[in-house]
Amino acid sequence: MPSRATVPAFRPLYRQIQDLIVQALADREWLPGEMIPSEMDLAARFEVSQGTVRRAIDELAAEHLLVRRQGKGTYVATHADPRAFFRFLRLIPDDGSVPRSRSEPLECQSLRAGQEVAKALAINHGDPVLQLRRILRFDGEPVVVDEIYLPADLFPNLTLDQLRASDRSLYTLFESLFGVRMVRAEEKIRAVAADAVAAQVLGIEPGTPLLSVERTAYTYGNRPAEWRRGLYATANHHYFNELG
Amino acid sequence: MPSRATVPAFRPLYRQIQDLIVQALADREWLPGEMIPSEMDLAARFEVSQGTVRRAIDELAAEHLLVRRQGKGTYVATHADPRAFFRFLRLIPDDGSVPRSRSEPLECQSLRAGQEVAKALAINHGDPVLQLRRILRFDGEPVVVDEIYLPADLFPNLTLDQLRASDRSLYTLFESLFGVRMVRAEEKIRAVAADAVAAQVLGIEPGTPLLSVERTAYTYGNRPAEWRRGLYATANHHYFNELG
DNA sequence: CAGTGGTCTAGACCACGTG
DNA sequence: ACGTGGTCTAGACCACTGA
Repeated sequence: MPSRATVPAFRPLYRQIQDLIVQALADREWLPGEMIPSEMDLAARFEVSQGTVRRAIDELAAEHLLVRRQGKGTYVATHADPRAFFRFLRLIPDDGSVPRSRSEPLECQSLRAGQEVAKALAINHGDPVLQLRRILRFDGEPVVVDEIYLPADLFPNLTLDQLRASDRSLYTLFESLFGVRMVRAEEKIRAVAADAVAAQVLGIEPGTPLLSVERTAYTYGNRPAEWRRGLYATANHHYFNELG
Repeated sequence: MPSRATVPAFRPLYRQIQDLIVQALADREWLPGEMIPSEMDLAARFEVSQGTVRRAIDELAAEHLLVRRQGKGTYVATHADPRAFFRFLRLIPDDGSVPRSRSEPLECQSLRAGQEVAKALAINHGDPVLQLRRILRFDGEPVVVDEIYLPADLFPNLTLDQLRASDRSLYTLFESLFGVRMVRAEEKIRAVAADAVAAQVLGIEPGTPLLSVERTAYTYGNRPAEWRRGLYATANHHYFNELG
């Protein structure tokens, strides 16, 4: 008679199947964009009923790890899907238009994690990290300047040239070059005044109010794999959020 | 043979049941906090299997319209539940503490909807609305000043005294006094400089960067029932958001 | 047409809360 | 002990896609 009050004494089968599928994803058994085996095949493989596999996949699809397509199959989600882009960048033009966005990398250097970065990435103070700086433009107009920190071991030999050569989103690049897929993120938002550097880069007056958006992004298994601070110009754009 | 290409030609049973349950909620058949009939009872009432009712309830629980409690029953969600509070107010102290929040109503007047308010509330220009102004304090410190617009027909005879008499959240008040339950909301966030009024109310310097948070809140059936603009002081607090 | 996911049912059994 | 929601199964049939 166990006396563990806090630990859920019981783990449903479909959650165990869910874990096995996530493990297979983390092990790159199926790559982003690829189709995974049918529900029947997975049921046979895990020796459970199709309904149990179905429930596991349902939850993973709700978390955007998988994508169901009726009549075709179930696919590994990918940032190459344009819908994924706006799930992570919530800045949109006030007029409702859909901008052509373009990332302009400025810098990519190796350095050691400071206190703040180490804590956010759950690594040790002094561990090697990559620092990127980049501008994001909407239809040519600079709207965001980002400072991005990555744990170096997950992104071996990432160079400024690689970043410049890509016309896709950063997360798409991380996914295809390093197999690191960002699955969810948390953001802390504040209002700050533009400093001289940000003002120059964004083409605004120093002191202009900007959104400061600090983000920690997580890959499979809730492992933090990126920390960034963005400064968003909100003269003609706004951060959109849905409260469910 | 219908030729509607855009309309989903097929509406699953569980969605129809879902609609019937939402209708019953909108009709106040079961009030916030009350228990609804068991799955078996509902299955008998709608003449479907228990599994179909279950699926309908699952989705409504995911949307926070209902709350399941194993071993007890299924309940109508209510803003009286403290968890609901932080679903709609995403501002939290930087130090992670849980503040004692208190709403301080300043003003409550009837007026006519201007263009912006009318559009947000999906009513006509010139229709009667209520305007509230209030300060929100965390542990006594002013952190938010809000300007709130309500369609007058949904909130008959709301007075400043009623607002002042309550120590609960606004949405809890709306729910208990008028049976209007806010179900979801959309927010547009910008960085702005504090004007003289906001600076005075929040006890900060004019020109200090603030978050401008414009919210449209919806009740059952996606009907807009509130529009507000809040100015959030983010010196010691931040807006927290989770990107799924 | 075959193969995939999507719906619906019926029944057995488990976990939880309350008497 | 009872009633609630939660899990798991098996099977039938529907809807969608693409060859």
